[in-house]
Amino acid sequence: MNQGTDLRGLIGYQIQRAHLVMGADARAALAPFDLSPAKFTALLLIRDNPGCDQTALGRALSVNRSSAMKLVNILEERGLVERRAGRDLRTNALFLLPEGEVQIGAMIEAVHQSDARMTQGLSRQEAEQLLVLLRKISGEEPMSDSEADTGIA
Amino acid sequence: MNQGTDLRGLIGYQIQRAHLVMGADARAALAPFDLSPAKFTALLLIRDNPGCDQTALGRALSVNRSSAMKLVNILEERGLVERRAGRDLRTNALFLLPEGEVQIGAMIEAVHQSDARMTQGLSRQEAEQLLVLLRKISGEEPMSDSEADTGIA
DNA sequence: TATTGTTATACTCTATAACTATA
DNA sequence: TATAGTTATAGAGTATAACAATA
Repeated sequence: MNQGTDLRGLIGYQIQRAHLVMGADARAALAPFDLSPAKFTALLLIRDNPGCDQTALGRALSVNRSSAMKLVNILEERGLVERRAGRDLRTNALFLLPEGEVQIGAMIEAVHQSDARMTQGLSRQEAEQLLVLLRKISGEEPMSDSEADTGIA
Repeated sequence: MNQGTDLRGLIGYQIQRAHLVMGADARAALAPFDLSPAKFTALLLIRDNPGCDQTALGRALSVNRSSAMKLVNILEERGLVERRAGRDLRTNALFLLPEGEVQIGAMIEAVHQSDARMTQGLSRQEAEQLLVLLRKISGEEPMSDSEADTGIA
């Protein structure tokens, strides 16, 4: 199937394709833990930002409050994270539970192995360069929440 | 929100984030045409592979026959593409219609402008290097169809 | 038997809108 | 008024499983 120069030269198209193949492999790597890549990312963000609230988590994941809730619900049902009282009575503070700490090590290992496998055609310098270029596109900080959820109810 | 080294160092994670921001911009660029990025890609593939069948189109897009059908249905409803008799009585041959040719030029222009806008932080050399590295990850040819649809019924 | 198109159905992910409690 | 969480509902996108026609 001929992709044509209009597609081949689009960085967005190549990113979409790379995302497809890498996402599929990461999903397979996480299948034994019954977690999607997005839920794994949420778990890691909670571990690295203990006490964060759901809105901040959603902002980091570029999903709105409602979607963040569903993620946290599942992680909580699995006994991986916990909602505690937050800084005021409206907010939850999220924490990784011991069971989450036990499992997250193996998850990280599996995902990093997947990442290495999918980029094995790249030299170490190329992989490092790719990280730098990708971070330039997405910026170092997550997308603003205002585009996903204005908070206007 | 602290991303942590376990996430920051994952190429798959950075690709996911870049895909998110670039996909959103491309979607906005295509909004005046009421087409998603995937449907635009399908349209371009049909233009550049006149007479291709739906299964081949799906393979190039990494979706199965059923999903490819829905894409073609919408493009056909819009009067952009046409199903003609294929090489045997089972297959459809897909062709871009004059109305599709009229519209596709402006679509390509909009998407390329979006692509340039989202990568304006990159030098020309960096953009070229990024294309090369991304193609190394996804390979030059689309993912095998056998993983999306075995054809076993 | 295998393949193409097709249809019906279901699942995942995410958004929108509204509500409650709190600030 | 504004914000955090919550809930119900809806939409997009895709997969699975089956079927008919054809190879």
